[in-house]
This record gives sequence, C-alpha cells and structure tokens, in this order.
Amino acid sequence: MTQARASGHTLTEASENYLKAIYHLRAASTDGRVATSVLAEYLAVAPASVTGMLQKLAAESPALVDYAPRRGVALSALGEKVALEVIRHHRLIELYLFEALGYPWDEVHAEAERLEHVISEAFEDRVAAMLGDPEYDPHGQPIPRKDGTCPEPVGVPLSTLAPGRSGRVARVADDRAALLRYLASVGIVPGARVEVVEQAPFGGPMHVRVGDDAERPPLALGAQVTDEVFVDVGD
Amino acid sequence: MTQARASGHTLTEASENYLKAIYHLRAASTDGRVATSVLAEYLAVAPASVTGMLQKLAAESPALVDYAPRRGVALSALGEKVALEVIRHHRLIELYLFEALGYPWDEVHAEAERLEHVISEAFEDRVAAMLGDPEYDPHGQPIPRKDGTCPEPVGVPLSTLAPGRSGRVARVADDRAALLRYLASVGIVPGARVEVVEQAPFGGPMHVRVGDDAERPPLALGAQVTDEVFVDVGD
DNA sequence: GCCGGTAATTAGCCGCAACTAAATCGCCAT
DNA sequence: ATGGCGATTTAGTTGCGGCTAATTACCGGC
Repeated sequence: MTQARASGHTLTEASENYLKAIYHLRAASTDGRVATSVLAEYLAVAPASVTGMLQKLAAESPALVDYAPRRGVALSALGEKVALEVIRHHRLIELYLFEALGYPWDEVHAEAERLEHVISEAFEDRVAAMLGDPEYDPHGQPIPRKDGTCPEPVGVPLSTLAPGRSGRVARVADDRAALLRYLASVGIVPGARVEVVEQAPFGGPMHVRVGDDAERPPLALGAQVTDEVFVDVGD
Repeated sequence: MTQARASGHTLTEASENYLKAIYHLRAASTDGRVATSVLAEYLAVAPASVTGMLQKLAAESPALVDYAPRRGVALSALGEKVALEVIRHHRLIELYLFEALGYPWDEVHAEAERLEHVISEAFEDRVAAMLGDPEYDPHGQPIPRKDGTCPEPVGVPLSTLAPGRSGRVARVADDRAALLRYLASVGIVPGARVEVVEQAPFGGPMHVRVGDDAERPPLALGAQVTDEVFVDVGD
C-alpha cells in the first residue's frame, strides 16, 4: 500500500524502508553516502535489487535522495525528514505497545516494523498525546519530533569504556529480537548499572558487571554486543 | 505483505479482502454463492480482475473457496473461518480505536481496514483482553470470537418496521464513512430511540422520529439508509 | 600503463494483482 | 430452435519489487 506522508510525499512501503535504511546506515559512513552493497546486506535483498530500487526512487523522487551510479546514495534534507517521520511512527508504536499493551521488550520491534507503514497521521498524533509526547522509546532510542528534529541519542558505546569505568545503560540497538532477548536475560536494559571490569585485547571479550550485586560474576561480552549498548557514564 | 492466520493459512492482503467480501456479500444471496460482478462492484475492481483472483485463490487454496466458472464463488467452512478471523481483527481494532484512542465513529473503519491485515495474533489477544472480550463493535456489529463462532447480529432493518413501531438502534452498517457521518449528525447511533411515523409508498421516504424529543420534526430517510440501520423493536 | 579483482550495473526474468479489449457462454425470448 | 444480450472469462499488458546471470567500471598493485 502506498502512503502519503506529512511531508506531502506518497511512497510505497518498500521506498519508506529504503529511506529508513539509508538514514540508519549513513551514521556509520564518513561522507553521508551509503553503498548499494551495504544497503543490500542491511535489507537482506540482492545488490541488483537495490540498484533498481534506487534508480526508480531517484527518478521519481529526486527531492528525496541523491543517487549517483557507483557512488552510492545520500539523503537530501527532505529525504531525511521523511525517514524521520517513518522512524517516529516506528518508535512511537514500540513505546505504545510496550506501555499500553504490555508487550515484552523484544517483540515490539517486529510488530512496529509492519504497523509503521499503515497508521495514519491521526493515529500517530493520538498515540503521541496519550504517551505524553515522549522523547525516547523502550530501548532508549530517541523519537523524532513532528517538526523533523530529533532528541539527542544519549550515551557512548559500551565498547569505548575503559576498565574500571561504569555507568547506566542509556539505550540499546532495537532491531534484533534475539539480541534484545539476550540483553534482557542478562539484565542489560535501559537504566541498569554496568561496570567494565576488564577488556581482553585484540577484539577479545569485555568483562562487565551488571546490576548492583557485586557478588555476581562479570559477563563476557563480544564486540557485537558492546558496540550496540550505549552507556551514560558517571561512575 | 502476506500474513499467517490462526487457521494455518498464509494469505496475501488481497486474498483476505476477497474472503471478507465474499462473506459479507453472501448474506444477500440465496444459495450462498456470490457472482463475480457483485464482488467486482463491492471491491471496486474490474470484473476480469475478480475472475483472475478467484482462479488463483481456488487453485492455491481449494480448501477455502468453491469457485466454478460462471457460477460464482462460495466459502467453505474453513474459508468462512478465515474471513471471520479477518473481521474479528477489523472490529476489535474499530472498537479499540474508538474506546482507547478516542477516534470519532466515522473514522475507525478506514484505519481498521488497513490495520486488520498487519496485526499479529498477540496484538489481537492483548487488545481483546484490554477491552474485556467485547461482543460488539462501536457500530453494533458482532465481533467474531476466536473459536470461529459469532455473536448474533441483533435487530431488524429499520425499513421493515411498520408506521407506529419504535425501538432502539442496535447496529448500523460500518463501511461508508459518509453514511456514518450523516447518521451521527442526525443522532442515529447505537442505543438511540427511533420511531417510524410514516412510510411513503413505492420506495418513497420513511419518516422517522429520532430521540426522545417529541417536538423534533421527523426525518425523511431513503431506503439506502433504512436498509442499513437495524433496530431492536420493543414498545 | 596495464591487469586483476571487487563492487556495481545491466539485462532479462518471475509472481502478484490490477487493467483493457476481445471472445465466449448461457439463458431468455421470440 | 435460434438469435441476441448481458455476464463472464480469456488474452495480453502494466507497474512493483524482487531474483539470477552476465557485464562493466573502478581501484590498487605491479
């Protein structure tokens, strides 16, 4: 189904997902451009599919993306706004499912992934009002505002903390249910206290104490985890 | 997006809509079969599209529909069960939007039409529980139960009432926003009192008094309205 | 300056669900 | 019994968003 966004654009669900993906991936890029192969990997589609989709998107909505063959794709200011609208939907829905419907932490993402494309502006507004115009979702991720601005993402990656440093979990990546279930099972949820005990060299595990119980043995976490958990440092 | 239903079937959104449409239209049919042209009209697609879709549906899911060329289509018991699952989603969502999110009466249908195809079993269950396993939606339409049974639709068409009879509005057709807005504007909502004053002959208007105010002049309603409003007779 | 490998694009295809135009079926009336 | 008409189906096309296989462009190394 195709959906009219507040910014006045009418996009297919697939196009919205591409914009969202570009937005997320561009953070890890130096120049704001995202390679087709990276996008293909992230969206779990063939590279050729991405090329085709970007060509169509660039032809039909040149105001949203800047695509140049073999140079990847970048979002325009307007494209970023549309991506933020979709992400706003996603995170509002996540928080709503969590708060109002009592969904478990690790299930909200999958449901929101489908709902984000079909809810109306009115639905968005009512949910936002009901939740008191929240700034952060259940994983601690910032919820973009209606005006296109976005609250600051808080925290630094756990992987950057030196041994001995500690803090509170500010946010965790929200897009892998298995990771979320694991994090929840070991107590790594927003607000939880973490302390770095030791960092093994050469990409080895980081040993982290979770919670206030000094008796509990530290956990050994790989980089895949410590890069996705963000911490507010403050001993 | 294709969706797995509780009955174990995986259907496209379009297929779900066809099953739902057949279910609704079959009531007005003597033998339970629905003509392709009727389906085409209802779904606002070309007759040839319906033929094509029914052929595919019958080929891929023979357990759901009984389609014979030039003889229309009927639902099997299982097909009816799947249709009822979709309608359950639809009406639960309508009631939820109305009760929990304060949606106006005439807007719930359009939003539910999109949401019904994408919510999970878990969402359905939580919403149903939150609403206290309701039996009727905001328009008075029965909400099918999880087990595939359905509460009795209550009331008789207003058009069948003789002058002098009165009763309370039990339910109204829910699928045309303009009609719903009109009905709401004249006070014809579930629970409202209506009294037939006069029925003009030869398909002429029915004059109906709405509400308890005997001073208010009666409304003149056409058959398009009086066939879609159902009344609990009493008094 | 060329050579090779990797990334990206092109070319051609598929399934879905719609469409139009043309053929055909069935039935009713003559 | 047959002619015609309306309902239905067939045939062929479209746009979307994927796919694979084959080709091309770029980049670093020699």
